Amino acid sequence: MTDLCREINKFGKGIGNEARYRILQTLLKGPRTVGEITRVVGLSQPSISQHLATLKACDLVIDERQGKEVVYAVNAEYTLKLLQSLVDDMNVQRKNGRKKGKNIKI
Amino acid sequence: MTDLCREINKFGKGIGNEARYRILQTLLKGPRTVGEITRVVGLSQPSISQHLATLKACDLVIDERQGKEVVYAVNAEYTLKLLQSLVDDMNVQRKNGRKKGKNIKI
DNA sequence: ACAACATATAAGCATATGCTAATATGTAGA
DNA sequence: TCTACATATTAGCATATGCTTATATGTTGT
Repeated sequence: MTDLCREINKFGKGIGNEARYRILQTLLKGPRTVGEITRVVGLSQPSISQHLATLKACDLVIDERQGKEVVYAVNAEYTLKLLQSLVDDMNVQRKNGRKKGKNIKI
Repeated sequence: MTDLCREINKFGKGIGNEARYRILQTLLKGPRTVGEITRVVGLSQPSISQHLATLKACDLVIDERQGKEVVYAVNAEYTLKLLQSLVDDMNVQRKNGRKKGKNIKI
């Protein structure tokens, strides 16, 4: 498995869950504290913290303590680069290797 | 949750699993029969069939029976469109809504 | 219709995931 | 240092996921 594969796989694990996807949607509007995210998403604080830890492990978000609060933000550079790689990869692959006699309309 | 959210979430569920990601990688090289995928990915035939069903439910692949065999292919139009939407979405959101006093280097 | 092959589906089980409740850690102000 | 607040971590439990084995369905050729 290439590095990109692994990255994309992590990415998938990250967003392949409704709660985490909602957190990311929230963060796309701008950085938010855990409390803010908790209120918006509507799960318990521990649950949100756990999801944030997962998202962080997937490199989809970054965090920074500001006083008592911790602010999270989408790791935009990383995520965009990753998605772009995937798009490019798909575009390239699509132009090559079609097996004889197995073409189906794609 | 918007339609795009739901779609991306499905997408994430689809690729957020190693076996399914390897199947997709295989299919990116061109359409393949279940037997071919099974040999390449190295899981049991039933397990592969189950994963293919999941991928199909996520709209990430399409299939077509050809005689005794069933050929699967990446649903490239759909997937590319989806990824592009996400990239666009992220690019747009990134330029807007930063909350005052909460900016962190992203 | 029957045999051989390709794929799909179902049942059973082990592991992973995600929630809640309780508790620990970290930070700021009195 | 004590208190209040914000977040993280842990334990326990219920559900979801993914594998294997066994079986069913679909297709072709005889």
